[in-house]
Amino acid sequence: MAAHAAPVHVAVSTVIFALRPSPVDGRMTVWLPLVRRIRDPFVGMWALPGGPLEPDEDLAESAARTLAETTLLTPQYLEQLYAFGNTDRSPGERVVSIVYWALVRSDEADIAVESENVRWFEADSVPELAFDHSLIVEYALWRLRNKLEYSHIASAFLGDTFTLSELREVHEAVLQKPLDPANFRRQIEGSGQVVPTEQLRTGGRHRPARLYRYAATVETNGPLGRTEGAS
Amino acid sequence: MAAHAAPVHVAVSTVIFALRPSPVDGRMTVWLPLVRRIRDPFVGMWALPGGPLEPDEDLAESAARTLAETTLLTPQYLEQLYAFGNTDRSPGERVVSIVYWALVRSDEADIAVESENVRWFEADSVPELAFDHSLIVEYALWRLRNKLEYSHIASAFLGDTFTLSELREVHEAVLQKPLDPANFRRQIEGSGQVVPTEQLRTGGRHRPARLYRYAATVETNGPLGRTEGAS
DNA sequence: CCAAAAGTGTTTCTCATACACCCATGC
DNA sequence: GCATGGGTGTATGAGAAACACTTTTGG
Repeated sequence: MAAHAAPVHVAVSTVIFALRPSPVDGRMTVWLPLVRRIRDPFVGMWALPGGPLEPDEDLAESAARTLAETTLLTPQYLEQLYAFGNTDRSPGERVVSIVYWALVRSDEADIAVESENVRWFEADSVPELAFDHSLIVEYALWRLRNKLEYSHIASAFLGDTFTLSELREVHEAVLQKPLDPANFRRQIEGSGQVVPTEQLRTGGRHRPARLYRYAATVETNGPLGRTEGAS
Repeated sequence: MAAHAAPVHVAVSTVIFALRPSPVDGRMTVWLPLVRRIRDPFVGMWALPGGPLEPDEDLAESAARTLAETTLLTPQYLEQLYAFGNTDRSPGERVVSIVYWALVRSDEADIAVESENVRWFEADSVPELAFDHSLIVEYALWRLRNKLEYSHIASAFLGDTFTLSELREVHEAVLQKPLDPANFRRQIEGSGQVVPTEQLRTGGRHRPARLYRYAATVETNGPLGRTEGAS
């Protein structure tokens, strides 16, 4: 209706998850990169990577762009999390943030740069964040753990082929509890989410493990179809 | 960064669901109200109720407001569906739409007004809609059917107390398939979602049925907590 | 009494869990 | 050989589905 400057700004932020070994016991845990704010409000505090939505880019494009800018990575999985738009969530201005969550491969995440203003944190011990970003991270973690149990996103943390042990390790890291190897195998094989290849992975001081790869992607978001990810 | 007029507009739309008897066979089916567009683009076509986000209202508030404006009802259940923001979804301007979905009580929906520019449609036979609203309705229906199976939103279609037959009728209407009364009873009673009252509903030419009411609301959206609804 | 829906009991099947056990490799 | 993880077999129990059966009302 009003033709003058709209007072509502649109931003896109992304919660980026990767698995990395914990510094304490070496077991794999969930990590995410945060950026330090260099402007008010909340200058100096850690926050989710993101920025204003450009007029000529789609929402998911914007999420992938800021993801690449902060980590130099491309996501294996990218899905919209939620739109946060309460009037009081940013002091002094009205910002609606469309938040995405992404999974990146663990081997690539090792290459990801850190700097004075970009640092990876263990998901269980993120500091108090700017805006409502602490709540957002908590919600994204909840979604990740939830979706892992009825979807096949775990493979997004791994390479093209992987052993069932590696896949199980992903589940254990995300869910933070040990899983029975025998039952896990049956569950996964029975679900048809992965298919065995001809190759084996040798090198451990034990019997070689068969390598698997993703089956054709299964629709999991209904009419919205497949969410973006590696082609 | 730029201080001049932001070219990205924010709107809030709502998919409103109610159950009404089908005109063909009288069985309950899912319905939703649509409004006729009185402006370009897509003038004359049917679209979801909604409008621009006001600077001083929260997202859910905006959804509830447009819901009240078009149907004169208050939602029993209101939850964010998705944010749609592709660059090409509205010709000539850039609009990001935060879409909510709502459930209203069937007895109240009967009172809801219709007019030249507001009409209720059966969910299975909505016409081609303006913008990407056809896709949005399809997705909202998918979410409704999905969520019905692991949540207790069905009671939002009913009054404060209801019989298990009425609750089953809701499930059957939404899922479009008959359910075994005996097993349905056990499932619902075992879930703890409802509690029996002392009252019975008489009047049918058969044994009176016990009335139930909602149990204390269970968290189903994780850290985001309870979604808005009747207090 | 009969029709119809309320409500209970029981059988069967599927699937998750727990755990015993064999297989194949490095050292 | 022996330690280690890969992989198979199997008993048990919980819960879903199918369906027979009893109960209580209106007519």
